[in-house]
Amino acid sequence: MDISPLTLNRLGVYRRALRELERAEVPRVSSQELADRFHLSAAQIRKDLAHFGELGIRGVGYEVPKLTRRLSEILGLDRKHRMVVVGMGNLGSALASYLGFNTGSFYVVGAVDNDPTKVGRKIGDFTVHSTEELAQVVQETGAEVGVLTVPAEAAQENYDLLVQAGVKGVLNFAPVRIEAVPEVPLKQVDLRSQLEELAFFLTQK
Amino acid sequence: MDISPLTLNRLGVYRRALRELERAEVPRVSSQELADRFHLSAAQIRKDLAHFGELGIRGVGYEVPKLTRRLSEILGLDRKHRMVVVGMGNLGSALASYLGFNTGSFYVVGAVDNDPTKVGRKIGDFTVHSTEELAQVVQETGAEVGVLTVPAEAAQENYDLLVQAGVKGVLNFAPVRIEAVPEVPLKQVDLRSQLEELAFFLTQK
DNA sequence: AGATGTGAATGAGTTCACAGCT
DNA sequence: AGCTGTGAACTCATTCACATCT
Repeated sequence: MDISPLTLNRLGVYRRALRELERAEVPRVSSQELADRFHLSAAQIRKDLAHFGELGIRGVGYEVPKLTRRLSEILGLDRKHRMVVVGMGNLGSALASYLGFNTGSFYVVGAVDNDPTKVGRKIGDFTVHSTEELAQVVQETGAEVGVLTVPAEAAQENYDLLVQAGVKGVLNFAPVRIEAVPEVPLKQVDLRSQLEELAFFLTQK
Repeated sequence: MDISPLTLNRLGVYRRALRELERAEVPRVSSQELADRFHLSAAQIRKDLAHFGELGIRGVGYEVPKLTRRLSEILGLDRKHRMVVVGMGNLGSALASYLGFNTGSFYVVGAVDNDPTKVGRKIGDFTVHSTEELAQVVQETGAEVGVLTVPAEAAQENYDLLVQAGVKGVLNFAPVRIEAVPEVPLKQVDLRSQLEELAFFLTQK
């Protein structure tokens, strides 16, 4: 299935909006209502959804619970995803607990660090292992996603290790561009570039 | 100055690339060389830079240190930016230390939380204050940027408080869309949507 | 009657290709 | 001679508007 990153991102937005309506027990919604309530575009909602077949009912709209489930399926959020955190510095540790509390589809099942003083430490309900044991940790826990919270200069090398260890996707917090292989997609959480863009506006006025 | 978010984002990329060249003491670079070395587009580099006047020398290229400085100026990264962190939970505390270590243009000068058990705690070289004192903290520290690391449901209300307190921009880590006023631009660091997009690819194969 | 799904029109962003400068 | 700066061509994305279906 070929689907633009922009559309993909919006599907997540729609899903969140729909979940909110679902909690409010709204049974049906038209693209127009959805657009009005969440500052979206009705035409775009319809076009985005049309990629996945006829999801709505003409003359009526979309059934909220049904569409929510379908979007979760499409996005792969209808099942749990196990993550392993690489790099247990400040950010890594925080993230490990933060993501641990998360009730969403993602949860942390393991962590590694190459600093021997950190190995063996217990965070939540898993123990920090040595980076050498990464492949083993991935295998034993069945982790699909690697979370990179190592310093910038170690990011590429640890991405490569995660690929070798067999994860299927990587979320990178290190502020560097990583050379990714197509089989293991990489997503960037870019604190730094967001701050830089803010800085631009700070100086504007 | 009107400049698209996409261009703005790329300016940051160019700046990073140029800083790398600067460290390597490369005196001049052509858009083509820059593009080849950092997987960019030469035409796009030229077009992006052309927004800000004639920054290069025809027949020669761009002077690395000069262009780096100019980009820093444009992005507002030639001066320090003080930040105040709102919400000292797991993520907030981690971020406060993490950003504290950061040698970039941004540094944390204060923090608030509405949990009385957290108030008074010392993190790095500042103390956690009560959210009621936010305006005072912003004023005393001269913070320009608010960092929101509160739970989703409290994000909007704390954004509003930051606006009242007088910050000029907000970086939000809470996984919700905030209604922002144009005078106080908002940037999102969206862990969740990045994970969701990863999830899509995990299911693809 | 009313909202979806969709080709057609418009708009935004990127790439091409070359005139113009050093 | 060579690389920038830039209009023109093109590609990708969004919006419009309406035929189609319930």
